[in-house]
Amino acid sequence: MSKSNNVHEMLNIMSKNGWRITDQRKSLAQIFSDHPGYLSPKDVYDHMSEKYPSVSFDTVYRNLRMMNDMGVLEQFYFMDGGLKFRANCLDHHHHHLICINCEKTLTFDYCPMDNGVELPGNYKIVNHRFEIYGLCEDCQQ
Amino acid sequence: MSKSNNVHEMLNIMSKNGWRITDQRKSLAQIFSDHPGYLSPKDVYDHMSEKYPSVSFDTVYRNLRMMNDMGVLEQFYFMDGGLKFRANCLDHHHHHLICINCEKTLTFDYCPMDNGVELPGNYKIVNHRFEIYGLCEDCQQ
DNA sequence: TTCCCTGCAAAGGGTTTGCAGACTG
DNA sequence: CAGTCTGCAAACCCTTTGCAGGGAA
Repeated sequence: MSKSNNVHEMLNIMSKNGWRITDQRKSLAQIFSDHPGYLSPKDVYDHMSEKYPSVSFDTVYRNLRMMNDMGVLEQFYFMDGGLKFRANCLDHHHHHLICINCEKTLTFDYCPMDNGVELPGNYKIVNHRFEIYGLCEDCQQ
Repeated sequence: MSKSNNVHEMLNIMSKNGWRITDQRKSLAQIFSDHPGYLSPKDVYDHMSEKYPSVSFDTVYRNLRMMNDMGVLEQFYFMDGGLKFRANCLDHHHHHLICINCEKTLTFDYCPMDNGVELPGNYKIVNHRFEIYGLCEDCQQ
């Protein structure tokens, strides 16, 4: 459960899927391991720039998309439509409690689908989305 | 509860907020009254074009934003980040059941926030989002 | 060495803004 | 008639794509 373990796990998954482990990809894994909350492509680019001043946006985008496709990251459109990514929790279903100021997130296990939602119509349920937005303790001051 | 009533109501709100009632705005109200589901700006533009072949995208966007700001419409970013609008239900809190194929929506009154969610941390809850995606009866075939 | 990956550049889609003329109230 | 609204055009932001050189396996 240590941070370096997370990085290692992410790289492992990439490697097992046939992707090459480049320095940039190591850095990406490190960034998401260091920042447990959601990051926008711009955030990621900024962090990457510290180590690789000449990194390009397209590389960031390409890798983010790839990491999302293989399940290393979890992508997410916020209420304002902005795209963000975070390290994916691989082992269980959960939802998010998100600070609208600093965007720090907590996960929680309660799922409304398990608790007696009654739905109109004869829809075949495929997916659902449940997020709670608020101010974290630090941001309430 | 008739359709023309809805149009009238929407125009009324706009008028009371000091906005002028132009032909294009009448058409917009009519379009949303005729289409109870979610419409993208492009959808709206296409419908507008039928009556006003020279309508421009910026007029559509400006009015959609304005109608959203004053509560006539309800705006919404879908799971894929796409922006959509629909006529706002002004009288009660509800959530949506959305067909992932035709995007027809049903509303339902169950709200997870009323049903014993237990949250970690000391967040001050501001907002929440709960949507269920599925296939409607027509689209299951 | 092979093929993937990167960075550059440019294109693309969706949305917003500045402006002059047209229309509402 | 005054002030807003529209349409045009261009700008803007975010994201994707094509390509040639550089790096991983």
